[in-house]
Amino acid sequence: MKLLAIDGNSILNRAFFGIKVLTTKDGQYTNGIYGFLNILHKLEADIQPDAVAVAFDMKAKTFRHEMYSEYKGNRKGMPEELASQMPVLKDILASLGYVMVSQEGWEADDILGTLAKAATDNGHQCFIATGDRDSLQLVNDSVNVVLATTSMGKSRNVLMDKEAVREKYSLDVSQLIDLKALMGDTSDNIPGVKGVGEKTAVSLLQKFGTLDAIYENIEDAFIKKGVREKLKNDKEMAYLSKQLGTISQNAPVDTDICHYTRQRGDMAKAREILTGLEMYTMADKLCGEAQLSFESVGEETTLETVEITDYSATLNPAIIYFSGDDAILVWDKKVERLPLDSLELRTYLEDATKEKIAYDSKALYKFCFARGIEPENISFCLKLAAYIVNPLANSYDMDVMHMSLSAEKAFECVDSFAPYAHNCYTILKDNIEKDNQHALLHEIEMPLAEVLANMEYRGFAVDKQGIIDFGVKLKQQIEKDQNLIYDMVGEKFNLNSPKQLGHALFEVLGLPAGKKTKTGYSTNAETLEGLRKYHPVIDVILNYRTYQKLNSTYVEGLIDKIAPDGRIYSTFNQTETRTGRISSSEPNMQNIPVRTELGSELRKFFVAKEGHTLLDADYSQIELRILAHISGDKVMRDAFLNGEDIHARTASQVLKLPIEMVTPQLRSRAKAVNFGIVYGIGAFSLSKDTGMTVKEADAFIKDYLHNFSGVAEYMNSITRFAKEHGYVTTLYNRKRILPEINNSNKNVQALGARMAMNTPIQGTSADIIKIAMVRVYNRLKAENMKSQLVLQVHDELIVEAPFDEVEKASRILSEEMQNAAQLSIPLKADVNSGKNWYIAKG
DNA sequence: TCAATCACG
DNA sequence: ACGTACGTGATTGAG
Repeated sequence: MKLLAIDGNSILNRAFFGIKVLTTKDGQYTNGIYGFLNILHKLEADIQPDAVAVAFDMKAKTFRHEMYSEYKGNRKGMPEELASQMPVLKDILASLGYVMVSQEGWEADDILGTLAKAATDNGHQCFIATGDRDSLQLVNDSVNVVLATTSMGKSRNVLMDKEAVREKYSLDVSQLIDLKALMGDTSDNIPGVKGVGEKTAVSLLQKFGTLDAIYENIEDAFIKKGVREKLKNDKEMAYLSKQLGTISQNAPVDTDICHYTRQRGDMAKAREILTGLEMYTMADKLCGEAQLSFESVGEETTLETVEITDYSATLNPAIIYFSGDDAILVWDKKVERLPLDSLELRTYLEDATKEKIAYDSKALYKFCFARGIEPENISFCLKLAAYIVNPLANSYDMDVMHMSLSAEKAFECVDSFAPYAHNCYTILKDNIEKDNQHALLHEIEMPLAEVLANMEYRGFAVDKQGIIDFGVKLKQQIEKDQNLIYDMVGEKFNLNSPKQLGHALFEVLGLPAGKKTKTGYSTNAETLEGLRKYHPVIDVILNYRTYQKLNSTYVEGLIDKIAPDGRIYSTFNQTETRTGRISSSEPNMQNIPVRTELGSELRKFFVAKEGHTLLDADYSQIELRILAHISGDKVMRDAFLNGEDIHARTASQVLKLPIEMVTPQLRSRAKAVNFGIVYGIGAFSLSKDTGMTVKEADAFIKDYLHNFSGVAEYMNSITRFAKEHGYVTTLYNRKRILPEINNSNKNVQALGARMAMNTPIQGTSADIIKIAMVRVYNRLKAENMKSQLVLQVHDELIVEAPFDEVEKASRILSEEMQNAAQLSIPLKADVNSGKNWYIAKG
């Protein structure tokens, strides 16, 4: 039999806070009751239980662990608006024939725990409905938790079984109590170990398994010094928290599941109360002849399988959504879950006659690569479409996405997955067509998703031992500098703390402080640079910083990310940046050091695999070329058409000097100005960058804009456009809305203007290299080559090529990059090669 | 979780 | 008088 056990207090609470204020005309609050009954109704429809128990806390509350009750003592009281609904709700439930259970001295979750245990022991199935994640500790093979969550004002029920818990927390159910013992829970006044959060707690439990085991191995090197101290300090707290966090399973309540089957009740009375609360449709739904909960059971139903009213046109393609361990095919009327390794899923994906809509096409491709599946007819990607429609969104999760899209379109929000997906599809498709972004989606982003998936799948080979050895050298240097600094300052402190360093420099040594940051002294490299002449320790600190950064981020950070096969598998995020660039994370492969000699050493450890060579192709001045194209500035265009050194030419033009007279210093100033122009220049920052005075910088900029009048005109007109329309676009119709541009704050407005100037340039550059990537990928594939794209760094592509393909692949890279776009000036790309990235970079 | 710092284009 | 160039991600310490 199936028992549905409901945490009445928790669900009422969720319902109350999840639904906007709702009252009858004479002011009686009803939102909690309304929400509760809705959730109850939906739960019964989904689960089809044989019995339902609704547990409530007793009014006079005492606590499980009397002597420690101060920890639970200041729990937020129930607001009067909610408390007044409680007795009415109980009346309704009783009239409807539900059996309620509560027990003096026991909380609702203890009662649930007891019922769950009894159900397990007697071979029944139990579904616990609550909004409290605590109850997840009760999950086992026969106990599931249905979590009522409220996100963005809408309620959703999520079924949590053992696997779902494991996926969510990366821990086994049996470890959840220990997790809480470590990290605590402020809402429940469980202290936990001070300073230990979820991350630390999870990693400790993954390593050692249990709280006991952690303390048994407290001296293990895995535990960092700071954490070890915290653990030792709060050992008692941890065990106390464990006690507090454990749900009892021995409350003195009726555990005979048969006693919780729905009773006859008094439907007339229920109807009367509901009508009094002005819930007419609810009354029809709950008190009608149809008695859902008594209908036959046994049919396999899942929570996600829902009948929907007709929110969108009937669709042939299903939307494919990956969730942990299965793929969900969302059809127009129902949801079908296919195990990831099922033959049905493979067959479906490879069937070219079946059109498919992906929720996340990159994930889909990656999944397929790993299994040798060749997916056909992927016609749309919700995530990419949503990103194109609005690259500013913080999340492209289905529910959030649906929320913001349907708000615009005045769609009714509904409480299940299938209509979400289809509403999103309809709206997104419409938006994309309306804004002429069809090609951007279908010819750039979607094909790119396959390329990125392939790059993620291939990874980048590294020389692990080389990195380790490099790290040893760094650590020696770090140790040496550290001691030197302590000697010179005269005391020891944490060098990695800007606060402590500031204290040492400006109070112990009394160096002249330029007070800077919100929290205290600034100690960044620029500030320290200015202090070099006052004290020899500054140079050592700067060195220390360099080594420390190199070691922590690029040696230790990277070593952690090397897979057993000796490759690094980064993630390329396609919906992250506001300009259309991709980003790279875990690890970030787009910020590997190159600007300093020492840092660039690291690139020697990024290698081609056996029998292969790395090809590195980068665009030359792509952003300035795009600027020249978009602005139509004649001087700049001619410079590129004549193949001149653009920075030297800029200096020569602005300073009215023959190009031969341009010194390296003048050229470098001009280069900084060119960068500044692309960013939306300011005299202050330019002066900082070049060492000019603000006045000189200002004059330089004025001269520049005078000489490059086309650029000046472009900057004016794009800012005007942004102010008028509220957005800017790239050459390929990528759109960025600029809420800042008409902000009442002048500084924010200025920021908006700079974004308006920069985004079309940076964004068009991103578009173009994406096109190049797709073309390179397709050519390598079409010509049956083994060469693979492995990395993109904004204006640079890296290919791992077998020796015998080097020439051909180089040619393909160069051709496809230069021909990716036809601008009024040619694009230029240089290709170099070598056994590692250091050499291949040229 | 935020701020500071610093790595890249 | 005030703040001060565009776009990212990782690590560290501190509240």
